Amino acid sequence: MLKSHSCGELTKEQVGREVTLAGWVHRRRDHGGLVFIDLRDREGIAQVVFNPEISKAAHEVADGLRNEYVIKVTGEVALRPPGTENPKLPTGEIEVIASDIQLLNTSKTPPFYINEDVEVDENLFLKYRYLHLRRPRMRDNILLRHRVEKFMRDFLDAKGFVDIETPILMKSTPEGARDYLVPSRIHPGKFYALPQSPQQLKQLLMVAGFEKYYQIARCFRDEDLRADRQPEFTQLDLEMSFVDEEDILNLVEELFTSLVETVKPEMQVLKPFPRLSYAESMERYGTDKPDVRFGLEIRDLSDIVADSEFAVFRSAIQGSGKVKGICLPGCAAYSHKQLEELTELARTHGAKGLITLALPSDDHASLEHLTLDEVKSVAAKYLTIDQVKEMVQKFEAKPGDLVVIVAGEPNMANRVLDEVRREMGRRLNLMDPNLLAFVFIVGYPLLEWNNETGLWEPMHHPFTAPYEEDIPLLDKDPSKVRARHYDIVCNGYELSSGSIRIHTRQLQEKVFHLLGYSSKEIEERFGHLLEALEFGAPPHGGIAPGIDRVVMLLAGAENIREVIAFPKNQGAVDVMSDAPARVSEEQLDELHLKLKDEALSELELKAGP
RNA sequence: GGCCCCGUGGUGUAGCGGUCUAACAUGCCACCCUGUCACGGUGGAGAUCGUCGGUUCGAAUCCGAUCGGGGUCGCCA
Repeated sequence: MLKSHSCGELTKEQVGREVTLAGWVHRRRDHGGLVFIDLRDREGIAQVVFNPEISKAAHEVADGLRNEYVIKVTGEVALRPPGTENPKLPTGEIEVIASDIQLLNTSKTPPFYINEDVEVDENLFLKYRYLHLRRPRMRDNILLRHRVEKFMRDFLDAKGFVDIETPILMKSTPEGARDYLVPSRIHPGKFYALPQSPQQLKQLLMVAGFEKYYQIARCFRDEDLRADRQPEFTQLDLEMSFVDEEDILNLVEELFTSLVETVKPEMQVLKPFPRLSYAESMERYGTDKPDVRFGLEIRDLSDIVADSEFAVFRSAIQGSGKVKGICLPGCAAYSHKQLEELTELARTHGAKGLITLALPSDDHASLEHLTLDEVKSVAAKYLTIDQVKEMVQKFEAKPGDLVVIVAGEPNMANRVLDEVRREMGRRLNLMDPNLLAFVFIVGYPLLEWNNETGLWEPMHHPFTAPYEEDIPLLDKDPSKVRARHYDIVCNGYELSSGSIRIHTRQLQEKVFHLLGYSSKEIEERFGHLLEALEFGAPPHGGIAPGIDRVVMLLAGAENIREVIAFPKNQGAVDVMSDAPARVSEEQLDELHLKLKDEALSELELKAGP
């Protein structure tokens, strides 16, 4: 090693000892006579002092140092002179008095600050990702990710799980997300697909008798990107035999709580994880991935205003819609502009408008004696005082609150109120950044009716087992069949999905048929799985937490690109290497591929003049 | 594909019809400085305002198109 210690590990312990450090020049403070260098390596920062009276030669070299130069320094660790300690730096009590320095490499001036946390155009970050990763915050994110994955491996190993790799080149199983495809050279016209998840393989590993499997698995989905979605992402994939829902839920609850206690002890977790049914989550939060760190819960007001004179409410309800709302504490004084902003937010998510009721904020006014002219709302003249009072009661509203109401199609109303709720959670500072509010969502329906295709679709995937007692309903009323499925949600993010799987051929085939597959299709796509189920497949189930999102939440990051070493931008482009890129004619030939004219002209267009 | 936001020296911002021959901070270069830690001081270089077109006597500024980026809806079994 070129170094005896790392910069960050130095403490008073080493005072008097000669050490050799190596790292990057984080900052230079040149006092003419004295030169201070903040030397940075992976573990932290240490101050190195160059004094011409100690070493003239070293001081001269230090004079020419610039940010990000790579140096090796030898010197004695010394206590800083009294009064010059730096409490902001973990190593701030000591410094290294340089007696020798070696310049290992120079550096061009970086295109952005490494030693300051200033936001920069993200494409620039991505182009010079290796420099972005040098920033202490990014470095910490990646180190945190390492600790998270290490913890998961250790935890599951201790529980008897076996780490088994599954192939990246596999068979395309249509439905679900779009596959990334890999053309075969050896088999003209045939393609491998990259796994969207190792779903079928982990089930086959249960058939194989491994009983407890896990893998930190890369998954690929060719869909549009989002702040929490990348074309390739990582799951902690796990599967167990001879279990029911409780076994899996207890396992992951313990996994997550001890994970947070170990790698991020300053964050709090709700214990035990609350459980919400899908229906309840939709009812109270308007979404199946609620942020339960704060209230502002949605209430259904349809009953209260069913006979209302107000056309907006009445027509919504008559058209099998709903009237739902939330109560915003202390927001009655919102300005016209602020209300307009909320209305605009509602409109962009499909609402025709937003009805607001501002309750009087006079401290002495009790809402029991509320009168209609005290309520500021365009709807006030169409409502009775009793209706308003019922609403107040339903929300447990206080003087000065603002009730926000959406009327219309139930899914739209839920979606809009979910948006408004989260936006107001942010504005009212109700989201505790140090709280991880994990919640289990259970009781999903097994199937959803797709109006466009006229087919039943699996709510999650076709391998999810129905409740035993609901199996007869598969023939009578598929919409009523409940799935043995569970989601884990945290702070508004879906972290994982899992289920108890179907483990008999008979039931699996029945579900496939219900989904509209022909026997031929079933055989082609799932023949190997169905056959496996005939060879003594044990009851089994599993779950697959998304590691990128877990680390993002633990890191307090806004998007998963912050916790992935080399992510792609929203156009799925690797800006650093410029992938995807053209390949040579020869490569295409070998793969028996020919580009379509439209692809070629697109390439011409982008190549530009 | 739809909608919203953004594009001005290396970086981050200001400027939003004429006084912009584009400002500020930081970075960069040179010199000075022996206790700084976002060191300090003096001086200097550096942008035809994403691109194209239009309106106008005059455009960084207004309009249109286009490209690029971010967010989001669709999509993500």
